[in-house]
Amino acid sequence: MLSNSSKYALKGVLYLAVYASESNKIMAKDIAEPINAPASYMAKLLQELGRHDIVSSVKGPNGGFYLDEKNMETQLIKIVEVIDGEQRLRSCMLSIRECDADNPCPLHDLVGDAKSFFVKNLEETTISQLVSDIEDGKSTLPL
Amino acid sequence: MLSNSSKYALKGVLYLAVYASESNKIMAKDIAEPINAPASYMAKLLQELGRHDIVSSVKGPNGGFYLDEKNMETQLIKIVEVIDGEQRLRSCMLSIRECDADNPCPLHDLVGDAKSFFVKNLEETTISQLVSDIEDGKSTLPL
DNA sequence: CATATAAAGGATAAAAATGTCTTTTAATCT
DNA sequence: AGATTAAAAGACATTTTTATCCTTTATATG
Repeated sequence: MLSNSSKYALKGVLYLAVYASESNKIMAKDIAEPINAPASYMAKLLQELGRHDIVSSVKGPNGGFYLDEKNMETQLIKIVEVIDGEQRLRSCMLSIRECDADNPCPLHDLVGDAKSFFVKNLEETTISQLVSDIEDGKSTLPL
Repeated sequence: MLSNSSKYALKGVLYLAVYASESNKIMAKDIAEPINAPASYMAKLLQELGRHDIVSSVKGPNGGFYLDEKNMETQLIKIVEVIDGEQRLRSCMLSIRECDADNPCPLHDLVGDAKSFFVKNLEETTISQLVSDIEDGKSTLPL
């Protein structure tokens, strides 16, 4: 459903959301390790996320990545779209261009609801909401 | 969600279900064309599906692919599993091994219902049911 | 039986995704 | 200012997925 890359990206951003702050920035390699992602690949993903204002970063000594208040309100779908592209999640299950409610492909009605629900949740949920869940003990951060 | 390969496979099997029969077998290249799949790649996929008793085939003149009565009752999930492997659809959204209802990852509750619903439908639906939909005008075959 | 036909199988190629490494740039600190 | 640190950027390597091609095997038909 999600590419490996966007999984790394989501985990990385979540890790930052929980453990980093402007006064406690975290380096790419220290984010990659707990997530089991290759360090330099993680760095590249964070770079891309930075270009799209999804994470914040500072170079040099005491530098690293963190999320500012605005970053914390990023919708999950944004992260997936930046890494996997806009189409991947939204395209027809059989990759048929003309597929829509009026002209449904054979899988459209079968899995369409599940997919819309899935996408809708990613659209509506922000990083900060997931952090609340973690802090409330409703879910656990990947380690 | 599904790989390109399993999309080709699903479309190919559906095409056979609608247009082929034991007395009217269809060659790989004639299946590939309407589906916009590369002919020899389609042939490979059909071969693999044949090994798993999902499609039937006969070599030689007047040969080709078709679905017998048993093939028609194949659950969609079988096709996806043969082509994409067992794990792809079922693994955790963040690829976390220990993720389950008791120890949910941050996305588990958010998208878990959508995913279970999605997988459940693929498990419960057979090729013949999709064909009924098509014949009833509820959906249209990819052309 | 000989020939033609079409799937099966295997080897190879191209493209995309994932992963690594090196150099450059910007920031901090002495 | 100079040295050091860490992200940014870009080049390169590997792996996986997708695609192509060629040979072999099975089947039908004259």
